[in-house]
Amino acid sequence: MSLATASRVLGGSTRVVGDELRDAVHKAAAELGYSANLQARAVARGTSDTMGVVVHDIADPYFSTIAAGVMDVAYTGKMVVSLTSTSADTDRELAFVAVMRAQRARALVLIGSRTDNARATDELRAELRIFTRSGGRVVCVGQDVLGVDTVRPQNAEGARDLAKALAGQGHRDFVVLAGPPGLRTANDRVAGFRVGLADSGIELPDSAVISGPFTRDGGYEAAGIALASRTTPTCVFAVNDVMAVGALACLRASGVAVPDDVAVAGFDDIPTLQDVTPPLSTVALPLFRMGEMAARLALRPADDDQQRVVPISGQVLLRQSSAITRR
Amino acid sequence: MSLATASRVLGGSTRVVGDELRDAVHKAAAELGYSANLQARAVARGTSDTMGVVVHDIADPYFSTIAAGVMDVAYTGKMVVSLTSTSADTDRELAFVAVMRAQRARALVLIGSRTDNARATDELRAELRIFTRSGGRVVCVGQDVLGVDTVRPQNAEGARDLAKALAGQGHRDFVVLAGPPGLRTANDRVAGFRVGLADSGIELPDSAVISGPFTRDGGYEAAGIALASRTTPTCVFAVNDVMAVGALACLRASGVAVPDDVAVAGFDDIPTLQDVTPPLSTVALPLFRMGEMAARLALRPADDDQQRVVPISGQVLLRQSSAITRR
DNA sequence: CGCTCAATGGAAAACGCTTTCCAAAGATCG
DNA sequence: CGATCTTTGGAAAGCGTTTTCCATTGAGCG
Repeated sequence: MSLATASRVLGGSTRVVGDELRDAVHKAAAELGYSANLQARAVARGTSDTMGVVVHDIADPYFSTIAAGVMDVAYTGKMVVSLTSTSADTDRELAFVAVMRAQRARALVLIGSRTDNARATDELRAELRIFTRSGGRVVCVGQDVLGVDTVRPQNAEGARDLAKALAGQGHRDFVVLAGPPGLRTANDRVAGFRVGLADSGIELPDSAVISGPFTRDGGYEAAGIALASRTTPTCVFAVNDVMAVGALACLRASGVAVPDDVAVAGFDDIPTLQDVTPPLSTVALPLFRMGEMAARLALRPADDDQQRVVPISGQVLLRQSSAITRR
Repeated sequence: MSLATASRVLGGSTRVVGDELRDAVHKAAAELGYSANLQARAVARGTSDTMGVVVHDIADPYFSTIAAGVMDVAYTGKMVVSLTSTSADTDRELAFVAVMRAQRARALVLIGSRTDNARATDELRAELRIFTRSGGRVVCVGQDVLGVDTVRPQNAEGARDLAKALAGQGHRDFVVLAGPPGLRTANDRVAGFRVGLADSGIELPDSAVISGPFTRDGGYEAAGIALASRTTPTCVFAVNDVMAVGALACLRASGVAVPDDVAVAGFDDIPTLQDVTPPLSTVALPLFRMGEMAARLALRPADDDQQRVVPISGQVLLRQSSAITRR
């Protein structure tokens, strides 16, 4: 029994190996507790089964839900996923992509909003080009600015529809709690919301847009600023659900009733947050499925070599947090 | 300029390379977009910088928060983490450990409750032994049954303390929503809770323990069963927060007021769930820090070769969901 | 019965690195 | 000024696989 034979039976080669010999190999491997060194295999084969995934913050349910979708199809595709949580730091993202390239990963899924930072975007694009040129596939869940296959949530359109729906309910005086300045997802949602309001004959002054971190605490603080600086609006739109939940907490702490005194709406429809009270008006995104789609794109190359962009439309969900009661 | 020299400057060798030569290498690498093949390096060096992490469900905030802690220290330790989400399937867990061994990972962090399944536990223990014997380090966040370093939340003690606290508030008639039957974390919490009640002179009949999936929906359903099958208890203890939230939703849907009609308590103090209403009484676990500790154990071997077990005590937090109002 | 061909085993080259070992060239020193 | 160190560069061996290429064997067939 030679190394070649052993490799053939253990490595899933196409070559047929005789029955007795195959059994002998298996038996020996079992006895020795031997298992092939995947790194060596990767070197020899020139390809690995690694898929890189980057998220901004794995503890944020938005990302963890999408990641769960990605990992699910990665699992069925027998891929090993390397994950990193970048704290939305573009340099860390870039560095991870470089590591994945060094690791000769087969695919890369970048989950999360792109930024307005042109330098960072250019650098990333350059790094990705090298990655793809050597045969790697990359997919982005976010904005289509990298020139790679992307699963693109329709943030502007969703926010626009939400604005119209809220205006349709009779809300007139809005405040929006935006995310951090450079984040495209936040910007797109604010812009879309503004368009929706304009369509309804409502203007949203810049002074009514308060930015803050994309987190629960960010929402809490932004809501506090809104409360302090203005005559109370009738409706607060937080650009994502976790900020909305923070806002709810702040309003509650300040003795402002939702939705009686002021309405609140969010974005994403995070599953974990479906049970907050009052139930949050929001625009629902199929987070888990988005992850699945991204992973599938990453695993299956395009037939023609074209870039694929899958738009994901959000569904406006008016729930109790924006209900019109008395007022 | 030879390959050896290039390797020395790019690979961070201890050998000194002359300045001009080093610069030349860097320049060439930059021009060619070259980056060393980490797999080949791992083969040559006989060790890699991979850390494997397994969780039951990455979309569950309990796991994602711990994982965030793990990844944070993994990042500072320049480790690449491979993550898998097993759906609490012991076979998948075992398979992943095997893959990590094949990958020659340096460390492995197993996050999540062990089960009562003796066969699965034995198999895993055997696989882990092979892994450690070849130099890998493994850490478990959960019960100390694998014979490896473990970060051990004091589930029984926490639940006992919670039971006492609730009994101290005057609650007498309890129902507990347990997790799936074989899950140790669930069992430990139920058992501890029972002890705490006994200490307070209260008996918890088996009929008052309803098991169900460890999820929001599991909590919802279990609460429904509790409501249907019994005269309403005065206090419902769900063995984790996400089930408690499901229970809250079910109670709300059934028109049962919390805490006026029935109190509710959970376990974990999930950050994402801190804003549910009414605020959940629970026992707080430092999830993120637990992840950090686990990763640190995984990266630094014990001085003596002893097994290290770090007990993590939970802190009882009585909030409004269990407040005694009128009644 | 000799020939061709399919099936299967093994030797050895290749994958892309690291590292040991040797060599050459200065530097140091008595 | 020659001998001995100390640097630093390069050749080559080694890491653990896969895979190509050849060799052997036995079956099938006219």
